Amino acid sequence: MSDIQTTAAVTAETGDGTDAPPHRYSSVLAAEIEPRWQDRWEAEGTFEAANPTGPLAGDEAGRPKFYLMDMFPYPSGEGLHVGHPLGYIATDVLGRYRRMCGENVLHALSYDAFGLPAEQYAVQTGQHPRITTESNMANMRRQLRRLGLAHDQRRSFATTDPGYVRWTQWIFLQIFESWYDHEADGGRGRARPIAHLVAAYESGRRRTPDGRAWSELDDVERRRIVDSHRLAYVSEAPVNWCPGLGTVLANEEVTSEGRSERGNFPVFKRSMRQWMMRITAYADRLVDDLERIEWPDKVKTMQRNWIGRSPGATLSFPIVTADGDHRVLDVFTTRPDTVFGATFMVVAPEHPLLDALVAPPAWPDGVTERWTGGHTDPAAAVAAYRDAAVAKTEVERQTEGREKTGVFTGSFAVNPATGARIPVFVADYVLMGYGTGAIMGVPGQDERDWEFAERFGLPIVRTVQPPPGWIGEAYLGEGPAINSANDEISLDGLPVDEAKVAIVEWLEAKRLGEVTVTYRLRDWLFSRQRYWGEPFPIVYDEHDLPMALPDSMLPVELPDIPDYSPRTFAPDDTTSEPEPPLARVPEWVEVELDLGDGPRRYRRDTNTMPNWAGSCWYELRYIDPTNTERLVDPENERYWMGPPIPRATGGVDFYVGGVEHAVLHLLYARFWHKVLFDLGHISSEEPFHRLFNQGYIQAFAYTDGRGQYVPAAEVEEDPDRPGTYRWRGEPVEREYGKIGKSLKNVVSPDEMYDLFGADTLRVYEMSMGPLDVSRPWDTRAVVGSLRFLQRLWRNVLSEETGRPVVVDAPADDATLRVLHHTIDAVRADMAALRFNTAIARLIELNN
RNA sequence: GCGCGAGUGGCGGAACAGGCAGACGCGCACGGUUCAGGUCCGUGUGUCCGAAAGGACGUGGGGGUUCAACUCCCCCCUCGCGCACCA
Repeated sequence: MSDIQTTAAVTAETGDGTDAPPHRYSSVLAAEIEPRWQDRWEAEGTFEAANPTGPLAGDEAGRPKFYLMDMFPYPSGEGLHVGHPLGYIATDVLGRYRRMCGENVLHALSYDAFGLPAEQYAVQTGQHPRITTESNMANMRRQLRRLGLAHDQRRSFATTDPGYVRWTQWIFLQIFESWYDHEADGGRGRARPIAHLVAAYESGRRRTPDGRAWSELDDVERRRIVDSHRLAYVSEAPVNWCPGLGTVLANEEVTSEGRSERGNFPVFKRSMRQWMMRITAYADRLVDDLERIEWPDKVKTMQRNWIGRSPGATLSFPIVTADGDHRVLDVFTTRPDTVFGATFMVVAPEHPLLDALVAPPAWPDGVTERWTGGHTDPAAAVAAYRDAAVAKTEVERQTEGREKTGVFTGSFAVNPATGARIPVFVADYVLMGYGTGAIMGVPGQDERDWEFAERFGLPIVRTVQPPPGWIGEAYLGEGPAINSANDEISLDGLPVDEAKVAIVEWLEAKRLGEVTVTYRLRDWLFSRQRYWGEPFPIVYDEHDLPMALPDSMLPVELPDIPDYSPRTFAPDDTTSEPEPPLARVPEWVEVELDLGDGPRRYRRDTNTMPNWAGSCWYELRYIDPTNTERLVDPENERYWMGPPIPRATGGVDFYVGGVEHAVLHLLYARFWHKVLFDLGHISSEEPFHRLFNQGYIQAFAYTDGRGQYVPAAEVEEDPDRPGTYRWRGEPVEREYGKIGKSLKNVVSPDEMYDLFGADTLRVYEMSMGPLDVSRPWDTRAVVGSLRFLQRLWRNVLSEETGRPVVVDAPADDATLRVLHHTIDAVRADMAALRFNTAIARLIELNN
């Protein structure tokens, strides 16, 4: 008892044990029983899962398998609070149940240990991130061990382990050394080794961009061509620069308000040379395969929205520039059937053709002031509009509402269907980042275009017949085409679907249109200017072109440097250049290596990989955690990731985690998994076959009159005025939400172990409600679960002697009937993950 | 604005496929045990009327289907989440 300090203090205070029977179930008894069993499980390897082959091989691999996985934790300096283990307890309960049903269950837990918070914590404490990360992990391991999770300890790792980093870098190089062959697999496409591409160029099967023979190109020219096809590539492009964090970020890490997801700093678009991953090549498969996996509809919808696939057509509108050049203005539309109703065009302020369009020196006759914005000539009007638009941040463009603005460029285009001359405007409701950055304005069938047409007095022609009695404005629904005929083609009377096909065929024949698909998804920005991440296994030669390091040089380990803190800037500093910490170590950056043609000087890449890299493939490492020869043994991978019943994708059987990673980790991991599948390293097409989002445990927090948080544990409800709360006599305001140190409402599992024992905590968390629903934490209510375990204990053991009092089958028919009822109900509850009602059934049985 | 989800006692939640609403737990009340305390034991506990027996009402609001509705249908309200000028 003395080694559990808090217990001693608490029990002394509450008097537990002073006159209680000697063998009553209590926190003290739990503190004795629980570690004893945990030691035994560990010593006997009770929860070790058997692989079919390799060092972890065992006979149990002949059984049906069940691969169960949690989203792994980030080893934070604050340790765990009672909300963290909710999912881990649930998966543990499920895993134990499946094991009892005879299955070979793979369940382990690792640590996602690279990343910003660890680095920030290290900067705060002045200790190296490796040291703080290690000690944080040790603390979390201790907290989780006491929880009694049935994990295979041999399969636990951290993404920072050199043996893990080696494979993360290896996968990066696999992606770097690949290209996407869109022709493969019947047009679905597939990643192939880059050597196949080189061979295609060499043989002339594939033409070089400028048409010269491969043999005529010099080495650097060839490398540039090859590099432009890689799935991981360096490119100079507009990226999300976050001065407050001192690094660039992926689109997925920027909120819709244009701020960083972590830290909430402003983010600016700025052109920089960075590593990108060609996730867009997989857009179709990432969308289509959602139908083959069992995920919550909510998450599927979020991924579909993020990828944003729109089937449609690109149409070409002839224009004549002021120089007299005949050009075309391409637009993307999902409604080519409405082209007869296109009465104007709009280009984005950043559109490359805009300058060519504003050439007319003066406004055409009859142009109203509304169109000119009050400027004397088109050039001045457009310049003023563009400057204003560019100066606006994305936030401003949004918060300024939907009031349409724009000016006339002075130029006209020709509607390819009607032959009509239609004016071309510039307006910021058209975004350069989507489609072609230009649209045809069809007010009859588009609300935004309707609004614009009203504002600028443009003609409105309906080309779809609205239903009788339609009094609305733009009509977006189904209906027969009207007003849609010229000398060569008539769509009139056709439903939308058929009209689309007909008009695109007609335009295609005239080379003025083609079927296209547009996506919202952009390539994944993969480099960060941070210290605590995986270094890129890449060096640059004298041409500044990237070169892969050979396998024998992996892992590239982080150098120990005196100053690993990031160089951050004022949050609105848009001009400073990012400074990766690794660039401060010239002796590490400048290296002499023999990459096959003798020792030469190279320069290392000084970026590190984003935090997501480690979680992009950890589902594979659990399977074969010690393999140093290959990523994962194919036989083991087929066994664990393969389908227990025939199904297409394979993957982890059950994956549990919060919904917050719906378009981050879960999208990236699917992408890497598919690349590895394409390259033949694994047999499964998806990493996670079934996904379950658990809810969160939330808690009340209290603020005093000055808005400062006060310790929630010390707050009491006012007995005279229920619903109002006091802290040290002063009234405080209650709010409901997250658990966090800054909210002063953290309850740690350690406190619960001391007060009740880990099993009570487990029962309580599982009985609070359905797993997928968030619920408020209530320390006072935990005692109910302790009482249950106490009563159960008392039914089986004598509290006086500690000896069993029940030894065999139920005494009477009635009890037997209740027992079988309970078995049936609990079995059904377990299958449906209704742990709360399963516990209720067991309590009833015990009562 | 659009999409999805959810509204049941003082609180967390049950009710599987339309069939006794409120399982199970917290809290609360009373009683027991105890010098005392409650992380102990027992009984009770949806609301209202009633001493009780009993009665009336009751699953966000309004309507409908049905012998029967928390459950199905229509309209509305509130909350949460996601998306948001994506052509």
